[in-house]
Amino acid sequence: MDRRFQEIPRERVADRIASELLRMISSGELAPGERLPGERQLADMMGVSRVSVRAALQQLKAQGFVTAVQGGGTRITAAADQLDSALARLVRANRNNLHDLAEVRANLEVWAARRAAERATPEQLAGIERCFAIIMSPDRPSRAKAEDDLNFHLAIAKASNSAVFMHLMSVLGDILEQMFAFHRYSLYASPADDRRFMEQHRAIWAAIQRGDGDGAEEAMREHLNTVLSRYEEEEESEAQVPTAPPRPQAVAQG
Amino acid sequence: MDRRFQEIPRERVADRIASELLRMISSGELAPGERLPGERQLADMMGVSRVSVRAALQQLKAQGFVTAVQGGGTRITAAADQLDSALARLVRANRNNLHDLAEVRANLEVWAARRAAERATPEQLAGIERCFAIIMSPDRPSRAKAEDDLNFHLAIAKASNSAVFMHLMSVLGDILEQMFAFHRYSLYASPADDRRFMEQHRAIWAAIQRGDGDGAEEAMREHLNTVLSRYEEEEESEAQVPTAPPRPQAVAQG
DNA sequence: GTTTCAAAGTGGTCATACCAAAAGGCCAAT
DNA sequence: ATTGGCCTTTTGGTATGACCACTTTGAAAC
Repeated sequence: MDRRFQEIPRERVADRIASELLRMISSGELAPGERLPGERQLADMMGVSRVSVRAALQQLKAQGFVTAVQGGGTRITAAADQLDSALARLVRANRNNLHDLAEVRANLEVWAARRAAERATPEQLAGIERCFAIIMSPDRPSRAKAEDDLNFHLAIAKASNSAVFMHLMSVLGDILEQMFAFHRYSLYASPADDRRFMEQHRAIWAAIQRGDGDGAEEAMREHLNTVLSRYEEEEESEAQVPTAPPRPQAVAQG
Repeated sequence: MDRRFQEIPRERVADRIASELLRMISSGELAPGERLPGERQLADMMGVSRVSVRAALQQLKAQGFVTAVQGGGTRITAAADQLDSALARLVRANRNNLHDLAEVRANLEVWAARRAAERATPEQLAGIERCFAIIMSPDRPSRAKAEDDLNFHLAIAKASNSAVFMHLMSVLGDILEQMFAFHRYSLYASPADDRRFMEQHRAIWAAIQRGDGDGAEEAMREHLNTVLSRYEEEEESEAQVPTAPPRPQAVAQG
């Protein structure tokens, strides 16, 4: 036999099935939330054994594209959750570099503030203002402050008009807060910190409102430097991370 | 029968195995590159069937923690590549938002230029200078220009002293280049574009060399704006984006 | 119309066998 | 001692059939 040709290794069956299913999902042939055919039926359709179908589904499950429930069938995961789960895994796999992640996230947010100031639509500005009004109202329960704060930042991210960027920010922020117990410091923050944050938020919103990109960037940078320093305090007091790198640097200054 | 208790759904066997293996990997019990026991042996050790072991390995494979090769065994993926594969999947799942990704990547790179200007070590500066000398030498074959250019940008990213950030940049840039057929425009770029890029590179390096953060940021921003406009031209002319091939190679170490 | 509950359907696990490819040992040729 | 080819062993990949755990569903009972 002559095998000089066909140097490409034959594609594994399970991978072929996974690609086929993923193509259906991406092309919208299968809508999110929809239940796809049973494993036995799929195996019959594709002309392979159920083992291979299951192997393919294992991949898609692990990557967050589908969700299986014993006895209930396998459904397509919502599109937004796919990006989220991918990022969640990314962060889980690199939790030793938390500080780097926090720094990257802070940098992205600074950029978002500039873009929001320069290119936000009136509707998006109104959204930011709504969130701003909430965090400035004095009668909010302190346990809601963390969420209010996050919503304010998310509104700014939204005003950057980049879906990918917004998800990136949302998930990074979400996971970082979980890990650093962000809500804890937010709950027990001293009144001085509380006032400081309010001033910073006010400065950010003011700069965005008047379309001042430089000002928005600078205000956000200062705010996040404060937040980052809180992260570091939490990090030290938690003493959970074994390989905690002693990197006391904040975001670069403008 | 009374089932008031035990409301927690029993953990699936495959998930238990996957968690166990992942724990071994994360704790360093199994070193990267090391070959873990065969599936049959593993099944015997854990007291489950080979099918369950395979299901667990499917997960870990799909998430990029291990790499299996038929007949060769299953090995722990290098730590750096884990981040890469996670990001690659992230991008694959969102290829409809390519422009957003490109913009985010550009923003990160602008920030890296500032950090490099402000905080690079002498060794890192020397590395940037080496790459700069290469891209400025007139006798380089044009087919190597794309790689030289990438190395220059990577050297700057490295000088930002953030491992996560460097990987982020590297992978984003790598995938974007594949998708946009970056090398093509680079090969056939007009002499005018070529000169323009050289000037921009020179400006970036000059600013970094004199520690001018503002100047480095501005120079890199201008450069990437030019590159982004080329991306957009490619995007329009390409019409159809081919499937991204897998990335078999690792990234430069920091 | 509502509730009950058993059958059907679905994903999860098991055991066994065989296939395909790489690893490793062996031996002849150099 | 080294190299190259051959063959056995090992290891991952697929197939088949069966059974288990759970959910869905719809018909029967109220």
